[in-house]
Amino acid sequence: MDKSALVSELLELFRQHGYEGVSIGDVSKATGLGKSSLYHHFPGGKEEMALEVLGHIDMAVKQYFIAPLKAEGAPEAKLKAMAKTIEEFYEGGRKGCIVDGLTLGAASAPFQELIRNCLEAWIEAMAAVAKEHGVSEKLARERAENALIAIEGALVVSRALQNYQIFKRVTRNLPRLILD
Amino acid sequence: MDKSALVSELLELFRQHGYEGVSIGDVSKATGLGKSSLYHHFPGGKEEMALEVLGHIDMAVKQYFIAPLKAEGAPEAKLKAMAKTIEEFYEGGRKGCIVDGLTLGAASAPFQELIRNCLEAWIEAMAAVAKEHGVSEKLARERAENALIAIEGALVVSRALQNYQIFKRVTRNLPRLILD
DNA sequence: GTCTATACTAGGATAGAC
DNA sequence: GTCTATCCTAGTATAGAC
Repeated sequence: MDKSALVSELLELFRQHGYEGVSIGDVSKATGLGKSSLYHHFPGGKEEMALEVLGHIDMAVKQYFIAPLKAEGAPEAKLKAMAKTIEEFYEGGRKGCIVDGLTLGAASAPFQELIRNCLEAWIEAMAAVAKEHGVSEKLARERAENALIAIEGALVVSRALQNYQIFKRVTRNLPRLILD
Repeated sequence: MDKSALVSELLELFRQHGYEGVSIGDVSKATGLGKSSLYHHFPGGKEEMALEVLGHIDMAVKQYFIAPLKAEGAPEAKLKAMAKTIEEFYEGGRKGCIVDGLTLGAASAPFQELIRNCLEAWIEAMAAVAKEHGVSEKLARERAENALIAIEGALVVSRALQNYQIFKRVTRNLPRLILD
């Protein structure tokens, strides 16, 4: 298991249990590595693990969510592609959101700025597509925020109601939410 | 400090830190009571604390969110009143949501049914108001779900971006979201 | 780079005095 | 109903062998 696979496993743990819900012992079980091996890879302990996960997420958001929005193409098509990627990334809403897991509780302070920057960049990219489609500056920003709210909200509500049709419906409707 | 004040304090802790993020020691500090006193009030420990909090929340949702929607009055006015109550309850988005805090992680299993029932009742009540206003059955349900999604999502995003204007905007727009 | 062993702290829970 | 004292487990972290 190389570092990248390790970080993927950590992502799964944090998004499912939240920062405080994951212990080093849990990580050890999930990865098959002893505690000392984990501290070899992450001398800073759990906090460093979460920071590495956030770095990974930041790259993934830029590469998979934002870059396609900035490419050439019709606004509608680009947003549709993004919606599909989101549905896959969250496995139809079953996976939970790392933003949620890492902003809860007092331990979240070291992560806040990273998360904020990452989400701001994503909102900006969605707003740019709306503007490209003729939406005013102010309204574009508002709709992009609403899109993110819909995604995060749908993840929470789907999980709470154990009804994943809801997440599907919301992602499908994302292009309409931003353009109309 | 009587039981009701105790439960209110617990609510604050769980919504801010999540279930796994709250220790009995934290509760002891926050309430000024020793650990043994806490186990006197909640023999079932932390799980019982969370269950009592959920009972409290269930009543509050029924009384403050649902009952006004079922009373006589114009749909618009009733939803406006609900939005105002929500904004107060979450203190403009600064307070975080107990649903979020108690559905994260493996420890959440004992709470799931309670939470689902509570949210379902709330959704149904919002959908009924939409139908009263002439919206079709299917669309009314969808919009009510969207309203809940917007509330939960706005709480997560406001916290992540540390921008509470967003929560305010979303609550203000709730009546429009459900009726138009 | 991984392991075993170990130290230490924090967390959950109980006993028994007042 | 609250306290002090205590127990045990789980959690974080490190040392040192291989």
